[in-house]
Amino acid sequence: MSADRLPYIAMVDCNNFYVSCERVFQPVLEGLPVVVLSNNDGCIISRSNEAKALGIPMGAPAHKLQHFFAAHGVRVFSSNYALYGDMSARVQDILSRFSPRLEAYSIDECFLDIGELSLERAHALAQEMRKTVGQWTGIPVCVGIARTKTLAKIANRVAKKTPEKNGVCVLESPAEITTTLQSIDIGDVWGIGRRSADKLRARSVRTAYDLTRRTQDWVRDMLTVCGLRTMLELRGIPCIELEQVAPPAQSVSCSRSFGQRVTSLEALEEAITSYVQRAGEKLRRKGLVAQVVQLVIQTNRFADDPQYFGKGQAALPTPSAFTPDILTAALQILRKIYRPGFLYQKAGVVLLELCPENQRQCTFSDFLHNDERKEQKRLMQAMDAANQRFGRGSLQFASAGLGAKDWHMRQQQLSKKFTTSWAELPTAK
DNA sequence: TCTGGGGTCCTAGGACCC
DNA sequence: TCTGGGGTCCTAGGACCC
Repeated sequence: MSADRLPYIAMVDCNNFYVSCERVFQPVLEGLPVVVLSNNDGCIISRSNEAKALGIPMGAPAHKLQHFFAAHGVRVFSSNYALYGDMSARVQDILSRFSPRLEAYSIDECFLDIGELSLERAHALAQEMRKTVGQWTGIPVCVGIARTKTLAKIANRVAKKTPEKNGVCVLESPAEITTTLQSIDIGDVWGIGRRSADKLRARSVRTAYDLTRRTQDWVRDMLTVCGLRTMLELRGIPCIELEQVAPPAQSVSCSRSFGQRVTSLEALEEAITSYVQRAGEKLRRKGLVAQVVQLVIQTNRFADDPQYFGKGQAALPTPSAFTPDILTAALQILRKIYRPGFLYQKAGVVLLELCPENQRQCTFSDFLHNDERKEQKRLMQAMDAANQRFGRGSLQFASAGLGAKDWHMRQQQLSKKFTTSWAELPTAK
């Protein structure tokens, strides 16, 4: 197969995804500057074009921009992942009609292998994708097409930034690829982060094109094999495969910043209990059991207060997805790593050494406790079902505490659960 | 009042083994 | 002058992604 007979890879990316999701259900936001905040209403993670035009930077701490928001009529939303996840699934479902060879790369991006097509057909198909996703979901998308994933990412970027392209860019001819790569800053290449970009610039590699001019050995020495793959992909040689099936998870975690600083062991126990419950839910939903529990508690690194970063881990007696098992281990670790006198700002739990529940190694003790384990499973199923039906936290463990807590995250601008809760649907008049 | 959360992979270096 | 050397496993740290 010659290089120009490689299948086309399309990268479909939703524009300003979280903001677009909010707008679908509140069309009045169209044309206005809109931003969506991270968990805990911490920093800005999605901006409408109008918000970008006002110069609001990605990742900026929201609390420093309160006055700016008010002065410019910026609409502000807490992040609503139930809504975004649901919209994401709809977009993916539509795209899968265009090609079954699809990789859901992130909540707002898909790679598709669209096979061998003429240039004209590729353009037409991309426009068809935009139109269909737009009409069926209300989410605007851009499409970039090329022979490798890294080039498709760049094509997508060009599609998004060049209005004349009408949301679609196909990178095909060598001349066009060269001109485009010369215009792409090295730091904007997929796979080149800030550290690597600084290193490369210090050695006169300033654009994507500059990188392609270096030897493979040079790139490998500078950036390891990952960077080498990126460089080869820029040259049009596919090195990063389409992952149609998500590889099995290596870890499941839940961590949060607190609404206010926390000092007491009791408050940390409550927070950890609630995070373990959430991590357990995720684990069970994937049909996995965990063998190792890791815990982190930390102070606010931006503050002048004394700093502490506590971390510990423990193996479970037997691989488990039973929340009380995980909780026992987590609370033991917490008591070990807790130091009084610090203002804690964040805590998290990570579950590691995962394996599918039905492939768990059975010990003799498992055999003895088989009935007990079945009971535990039924209990968790009942609990997860109740929490799904009546809302997260409806049914929880007593050590999570009751009532409003300092550690609960702030979510002051949350939109309604338009797609996932009947109770929130507008009533017909 | 006050700066997200959830992931993955690679590498170097030490421990250990034969 | 010459101190064995190579494989494997584990871990911490770093880098990346959205």
